Parts: sequence; structure tokens; C-alpha cells
Amino acid sequence: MGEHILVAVAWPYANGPRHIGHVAGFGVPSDIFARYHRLKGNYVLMVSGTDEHGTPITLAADKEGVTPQAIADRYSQIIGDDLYHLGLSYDTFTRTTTLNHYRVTQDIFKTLYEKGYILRQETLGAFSASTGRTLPDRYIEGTCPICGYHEARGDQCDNCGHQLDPIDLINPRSKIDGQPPVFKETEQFFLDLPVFADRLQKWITRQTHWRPNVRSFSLNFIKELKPRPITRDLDWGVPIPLPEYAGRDDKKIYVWFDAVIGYLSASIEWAKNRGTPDAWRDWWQNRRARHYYFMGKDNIVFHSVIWPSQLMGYFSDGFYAGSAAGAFAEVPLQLPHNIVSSEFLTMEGKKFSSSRGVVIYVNDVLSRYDPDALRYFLAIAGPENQDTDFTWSEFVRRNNDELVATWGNLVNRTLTNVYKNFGSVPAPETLTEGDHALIATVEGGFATCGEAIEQARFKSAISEAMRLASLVNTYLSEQEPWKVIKQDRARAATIWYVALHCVDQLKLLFTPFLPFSSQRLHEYLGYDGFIAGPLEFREYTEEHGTSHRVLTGDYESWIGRWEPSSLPVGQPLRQPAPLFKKLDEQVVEDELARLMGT
RNA sequence: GUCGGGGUAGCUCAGCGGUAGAGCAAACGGCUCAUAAUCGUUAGGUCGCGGGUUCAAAUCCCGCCCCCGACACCA
Repeated sequence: MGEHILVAVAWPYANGPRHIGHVAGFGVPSDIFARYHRLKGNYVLMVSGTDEHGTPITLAADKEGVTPQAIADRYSQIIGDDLYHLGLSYDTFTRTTTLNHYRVTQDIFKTLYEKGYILRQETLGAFSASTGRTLPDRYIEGTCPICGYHEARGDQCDNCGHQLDPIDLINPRSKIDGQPPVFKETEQFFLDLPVFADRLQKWITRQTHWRPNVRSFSLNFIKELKPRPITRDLDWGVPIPLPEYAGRDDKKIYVWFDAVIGYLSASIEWAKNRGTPDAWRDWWQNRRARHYYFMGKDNIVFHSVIWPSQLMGYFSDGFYAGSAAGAFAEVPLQLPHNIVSSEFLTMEGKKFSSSRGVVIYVNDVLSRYDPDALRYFLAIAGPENQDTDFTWSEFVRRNNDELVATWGNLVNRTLTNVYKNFGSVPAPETLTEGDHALIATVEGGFATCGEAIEQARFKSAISEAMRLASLVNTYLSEQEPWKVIKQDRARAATIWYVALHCVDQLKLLFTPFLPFSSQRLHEYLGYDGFIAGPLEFREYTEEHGTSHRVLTGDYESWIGRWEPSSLPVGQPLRQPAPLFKKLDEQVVEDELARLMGT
């Protein structure tokens, strides 16, 4: 009786390695959510990929004298590796430069165009004198016509704060090569957002389960909708699928229009790769499916307004949705059920900034620390409701004083005692009232933590699991089974059985957050099989001959369930080892020195 | 500038109309099975500033200060 849950995760932009702020905002939260729903027995489809079009990638390519594709290839590889090492369990993590993605994007563009939702309009654009490419407003600087500030940007003056138009700048010049930009008339395509305004307004008004800031912000945004340009004068992007643009390389679909389509195209790719090409419809053309989108606060409206408009316009038409048969026929593509946006992570009190060296890359952290240590920090101290600060001393403290001391130590003291004294799960005698009470409280975590995760309150969920772990520590301190065993071996066996049973429950409660250590614990407890198994990369070749790598996993074979488990009495334990590593205080200094050095 | 979010104990954060909360840090005590881990007790805040509404405000309203984001061609 599982539900169909689409977990749609923001697409990291492939112009560099990603820092921990990115995975804090949407990576770890979305993975917690997906893993939880799989344990619940729901049908989860978790998709994302690298976003590989747009101006910044072309600039990086120019700078290095390579092709945009080469830049995208390099960083797609690095970003995919990061997500793999962090254990983010995508069903499909692909890329926007696949043939499949181009086809889906073009079908949506073409369908919206034919249905009259895309307008054509002449606009005045700024172009680089040297390359002829579009110069985005923010890449133009000049003197502010209002305050005279010499380094005002084309979109805004940082000195007086006024919004500007690049044509108004005095002595405008390109930030890239210093040349004055060339202004000329150029045709662009616009998504006619105002025609969706009424439907958007009614739809969003009904979404009372959205976080209040997302909902009110979106409602406010749609009060002043204007047609939005969805093409750019660039040679890097998805080609415009109209006859008059066939073979032309000067105008492409805008990166934001195609990036959100990735949620759909990746789902279609997943189904195809799996050999069940229509399976994506179970999520996208199933009125009971629920779609959850995870992203940073900077791109709420792309998910709450613009992407829904694209979906409303496409509806049940076009090549993909329109080819549905049977129960899926005429069913429109489903709109988001919830938009889970995060705030931002800062670093030692400052905004992350790659160019200024204020940055901690994911691969850098994972080369020295366990993924669960980072996942723990991001889950319990991440920017869920407000900006939060990452500091190395806080990272070390959370790891040592909370993860290691409370949960790691509970597991370690329990396993080493039982392994040494009994070797297998000891048979309990009659449980006392207190024993039953503790078990009931810990098992209550499936309801309380589960409810918090469903509401995307991840900090609250993992805090509750930690609280339950410390209750078991208290229980052991009070019961003192290491003393009891000297007089009453049967009672000591019972106490250790109770503790071990609780550890077995906590293992499951922690699985969405700390999959690597929960899997190890699962094995120490003598179980076989995966509750959180390995992820894998698979290579897929498309019709035109190029291949790309997809991050995925065999999640259907995992065996954990989000419900109390019964540890079999007599099950032999395996030789235990500490679940987590305690970090030396020295790492704080070392890491800070490393930051200064970069 | 306009709109939205945030400013709560030394630190990181929760609470968001009804006698100020958690974790860590601090002080004291217990335990010694466990990665010198753990358990208990105590201490610690005029909840950014100034007004207002209310029997009652961290919580609602108004103004101000500071931080963050959006404001359409950066993603």
C-alpha cells in the first residue's frame, strides 16, 4: 500500500566543485526524507543531476580555452563523486546535457509554443564586443547615473542600491574583457506567465501545508507577473525547436527554463534505463502521487511559480504526457505538493565565497572525515529555518560530545559488554515495568521522529532520536548491569537485552540520517542484508553514441522497515568496533590554518 | 528603494499569547561497563531598541537599528 513520493532535488550548477553549503541546503535533507519514505515502504523516486548550461560555464570555458562541455564534464564528475561519498541515495542523478533531456525540454517548449503560452518579442540586449555573446546585466559595469559610483553593475548599483538598466550606465564596459558592450535589438521568447496568474493564485492559496514564508512569498510574487524571457543569445544550451532556428547557433533556451524540466526528464530517463519506459507516469500522471522539491531559499519562485506554470501549460499534452494510455491517459503532469526551501549556511560567520577563499568543499571534508560526521552536523545544525553558521570547533564538538559520546558510546558500551559476556543476543527473563517503559518510549520514536521527518523538521527529528539514545544511557547508569552480573546473571542478561533491543530500534531511527554507521551497526548486531547499502554509478549510452554516468542504487533490495524490529534471541553478534571516530581538538587549528592558506 | 525571513543564556539553536527552554561550555556530586565516555544536581537571559493592544507578549500591532534573501535575464 505504498504511496508514490517524488523527491525532486535542486540541480547543482557544474561550474566548480560544490561546497558544504549546497549539500546542507538540499542534499542531506532530501536524502533523509527519501530514505525515510523508503523505510516506510513508499515508492520513492529521487531525481536530480548537474545543471550544465548558462553563461558562467561558457565563461569558465573561455578562461581555460576549452569547450563548455569539457567544463561540464569535469565538474559533473566531481559533483557526482561528492554526492556518492555523502551517500545521497538518488534513484537517478544525471545531467542536463543528455539527449533525453534535450528532447524533453524541446517537447515542453514546442508544446507551450503551439498552445500559445510562449510569446515572441524584440528586446534590447547587451552583447560582448569580442565574442558576440549575450552579456548578462551583472557582467556589465560602469558609472552609476544616479550616484556617480564608478563600479555600478548593470542590474544594480552596490553603492546607492538603485536598480539599473545597463543601457543607462555611463561608460559601460564588460567585466569580462573591459570592452564596451554592444547594444542591439534581438528577438527573445517569453513564457506568458500572466495567463497562469489566476490558476497559480488559486492553487497556491490552497497549499496551506507549505511553510508560511514560501507560501506568502509566492502569493506576493504572482501579484505582479510579467512575461518572462526564456531564451538567451548564447551558443551553449538546448536549441530552440522551431524550423527557423534549425541549425542556428546564436540563440538557446535559457538555463533556468531547462533546469527545472530536469525533474521530469530525469524521471523519464530513470524509467527508460530501468527497462520500464512508462514507469515515470506512476509519479507524474498519478493524481495521488506527492511531489516534494528541495532547494535553497534563493530559488523558491522557480519552483513555486515558474515550474508550475510550465507544468500547467504543458498539462496532459505534448509527446510525453500526451502519449499516455490507460489509467494515465489525459492525466496532467502533477504539480508540486510541497516546496521545502532551506536557508543558507555561513562559514565561520562569513558567507561562502569561492572567489574569496571562504569555502569548504564537500570532497575536501570527506577526504578527512566520515560522511556520517558531516551528515550529523548538517542534519542537527543545518540551515533549516534560518541561516546557521558552520565552524570547525562546532563541528568537532558536535561530533565528539554528541555523536560519539551519546550515540556512539551507547552502542559501544552495549555491544562490547554483550559480546564479551554472552556472545549473542541474551535471553531475557521477565521484564520489569521500567524495562517495558523504556522500550515503549524508544519505540515511540518511530511515530515522533517519523512525523517530524514527514513535515521536513529534520533537526527536531534527529534531536528526538538523540534524546532517546541518552535515555538508554541513563537506564544503564541506573541499572548497572556490570555490577548486577556478579550476583544475578539472569537479571544482567535481561538488562543487556533491553539495552540491545533499544539500540536495534535506534539503529533504524538513525538510518535516514546516518546510513553508513547504521549499516555497520546492523552487521555488528548479527544481521545480514542491507538497510542502507552501497550506491552505484552506471554508464548509459544514448542513440547518438555518447554516454554519461548516472548515480543510482538498488534500493528495492534493502530490507529495513520503519517499525519496531525484534532482535532474535540467540543471534550471534559480530566483533564490535567503535561506530564513530573521536576527533582531536587539533583539527580545529589545522582546518583554520588550511582556510587561511587558501 | 520595495517585499520576505531573522535578531532568545558564554556558544549553537528551539519555542512564537498564559509563571523563559535544549545541547555544549561552567560549578558540584555519583559511576567506572564504555572512544577519560556516562548519569545526576546547580548556576546562567529585563527574549535587538522604543512605543502600543491585552487580564496576560519572546510570542500580536506600529516605528527604528543590524544581518540574510528575492526584486525577473547569475544560477
